[in-house]
Amino acid sequence: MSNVKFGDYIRKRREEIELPLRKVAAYLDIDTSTLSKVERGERPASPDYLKPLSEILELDLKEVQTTYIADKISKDFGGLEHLSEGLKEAEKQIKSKKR
Amino acid sequence: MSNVKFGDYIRKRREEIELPLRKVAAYLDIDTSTLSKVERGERPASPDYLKPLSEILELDLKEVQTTYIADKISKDFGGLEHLSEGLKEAEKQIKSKKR
DNA sequence: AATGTTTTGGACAGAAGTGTCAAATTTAAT
DNA sequence: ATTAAATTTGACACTTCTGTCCAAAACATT
Repeated sequence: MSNVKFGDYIRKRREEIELPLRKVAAYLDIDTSTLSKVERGERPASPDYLKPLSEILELDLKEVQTTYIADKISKDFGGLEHLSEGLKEAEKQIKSKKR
Repeated sequence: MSNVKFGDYIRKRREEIELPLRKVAAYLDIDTSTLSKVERGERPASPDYLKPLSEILELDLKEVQTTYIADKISKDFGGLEHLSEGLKEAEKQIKSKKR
């Protein structure tokens, strides 16, 4: 079962490669405290963090973004009934926009 | 049939059945001004509006929600590169959660 | 146990979001 | 052309969000 929380995802990886919050936060140009909160899900991650996170944690950017989006959507739209259909529709629109 | 702005969608319908903002707003228990802004996309719709909107505008709730979600997602995540994949992943998670 | 390092907690400030009110504008009807 | 109704605009208050600062707590090392 997936449903990986974004915070858990980056914390796990950060510990894996043994970087302190301090280092990662500095790289993202934010306070240690902020990153700590993001990792524990106390605050949401800003999209601005994604690219630098993927770099310093040596993660695929696409995977980072995917995890971020999935997590945020389930938070933002969790309560809605016809979410699945809404997402499919959104996908369509995005694809058609791309061209 | 895609990329419908939520505001346009409900305004079109409201005019179709010839209800003034005043009536609809009253039914939603919000100010006329607020609804006007929502219709013109100046402000986002609150999820609380969806149900009553579907009722007074005689629209399928599912369609209303779908349009709302699609619009909101393109606003919220418009800039992200791997959005399509993220949405697919989110869908998976939601489906698995449902059971 | 003492020191140093990492992590967390909470108060705070500034920004952004949400809706209201009242006045101004636009549109429709007489 | 007046009047009335509908709609839009902008200022305002209130709340929520976002990140910082710095002190406290937890953890590790010697």
